[in-house]
Parts: sequence; structure tokens; C-alpha cells
Amino acid sequence: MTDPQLSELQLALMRVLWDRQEATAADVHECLREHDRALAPTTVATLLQRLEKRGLVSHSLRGRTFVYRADVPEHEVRRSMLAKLTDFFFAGDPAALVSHLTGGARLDANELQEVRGMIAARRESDDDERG
Amino acid sequence: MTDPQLSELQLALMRVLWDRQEATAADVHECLREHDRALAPTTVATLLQRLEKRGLVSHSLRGRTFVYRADVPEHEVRRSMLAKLTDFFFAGDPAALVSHLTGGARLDANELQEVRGMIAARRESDDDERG
DNA sequence: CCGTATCAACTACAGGTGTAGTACTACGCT
DNA sequence: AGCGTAGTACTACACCTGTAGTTGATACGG
Repeated sequence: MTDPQLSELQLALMRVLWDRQEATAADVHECLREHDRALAPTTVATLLQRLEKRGLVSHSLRGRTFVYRADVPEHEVRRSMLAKLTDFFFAGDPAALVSHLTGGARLDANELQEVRGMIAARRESDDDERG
Repeated sequence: MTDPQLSELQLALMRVLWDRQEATAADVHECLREHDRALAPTTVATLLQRLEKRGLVSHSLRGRTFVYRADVPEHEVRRSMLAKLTDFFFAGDPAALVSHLTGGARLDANELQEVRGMIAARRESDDDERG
């Protein structure tokens, strides 16, 4: 699954799996219900099946019950979804995004430069570590 | 349109309108084609119609040609889409998002605090300005 | 052994999206 | 006045998503 883009509901299901490592359809159903996302149990099962068809989760058996786990890590989905949005809205300039986060006010040039520097520095040292 | 969430293709159309203020279906079609998004002209027209039905764009007449313009500003869509994602992935903590932007490496505590401070400061002065 | 609860599989359906063809209409040119 | 062209409206269709019911198998309790 390269560059997965998930809907809100799909993310909500994934969240449960990410948080717990493993969960049955019933677990997920219960968990969503607690977060005022009340769905029929069969609905949750259907959604999990579909996620499995997409290769995002997989299951094993415990007795005759399906135990699902996420096949794609949260950070990967997070990165790919954020990247898509930032590429589109900030043309890939993360500092512009930071600026956006300040509530729409522009950071002054110094601050912006500062943030840009921090990010650039991190990126480099990151690359160093990696290879 | 409260809290609009648009697909990538829909955003691509909106982008054209945001950039040019106004555009006919033909303009948009041409513009997308240049950005290697080749669609049939009728497809573009259909998409614009649908966006209009959703209240995101509207049109006026120039001769017998529809001239579309965005009804919802870019910053609104940007904010609402980013907010949804950051709420989900960073529990609404913008500093965590900044940290994510550094390539997945964690900022050290000082840096994180610094960014948080900057953001908080901006938020306040922003509120002041607003009233 | 039989009923009952449990669980997955299959089916269904409405609404949205990506994609585009066909039909209709009006404008301008000859 | 008629024809081509340009441009919108209508229709279509496959696929995905949100939502859930029905069915069929299985295990457990009595």
C-alpha cells in the first residue's frame, strides 16, 4: 500500500488497531461506541473486511474469532496524508505550514527563518543518521 | 459550507479558481491539462457543476459562457482540512505536528517548547487584534 | 442432542466521485 | 436562412464508502 489516503471513518478504525495492537471486530465496535461513533456491529465487521482487502489490516484466528491488526504503521499513513495536504497547500514548504499553524497570522521574517532553520537542521542530521 | 473536505481532484479545480479569481470550464480544463491532469472537457464541466451544487463555487454569465469563481476561500478549506488531520494525528497539538515535520525526529524539549511558545504567542496577539 | 447465542459471509442500497458520451441550444458567419 | 461550432444540460456507469440486514455455520450450555 503505497501512499495510503484514508477517510475519517477508516482512520477511526485504524486508530483502534494502532492503539491496541490487536482487536476483534467486537472490540473495535465497542471502542468506537465509546467515542460516540455508534455503528452496527456488522458495519464495523464490513469495514474491517474492506480494510483488509485494501491491505491495510490483516487478521488471524483466535478460536473462531477474527483478531485484526494494522498492517500499515500509523506514522506511514500520517506522513503520506500530511504530505499530500502540505504539498498542495504549502507547495512543500513546511515553514509555511508552521506559519499557518499560528492561527493564520504570518510569523515575522525572523521567526519564519528560525523555524526553517530548525527544520532544515533536523532534516540533515536525520539524513546523516540514516545513511 | 461548514468544514469542507475536498478530494484531490476537487482541490485541483479549486486551485485554478483560487489562483485566477475567475475561470471558465475551458480555462480550468486547459490549466489542468498543463499540470498533466488530462480530462475530457465535459468532465471538467461536470465537476464544476457538482462543486456548485455543493456551494463551493458559483458562476455568472459572460455571453453564454459560464464564468466560475470560488465561493469558499482557500484559507478556509486549508484550515478545515489541516485541522481535521492534525486533530486526528496530533490530538490538536500543533507543536507535535511541527515535530513531525522535522522528518520524524523528535525536537528536543527546548526546541519544542520554543515552538510551542511562538505559536501560543501568535495565537494571543491574533486574538487581541481580532477584538 | 437441541436450542441459543455468536460470529463471519454475503447481499443490499443510497450517495458521492471519477470519467465521459450524447443531446440540445444559441451564436456567428456565409 | 442554414450550418458549423462552442458550450451547457442530461445521462450513464463503475467504483468506493457508509450503513446495515440476512444467512449460514459453530460452539456452548443444559
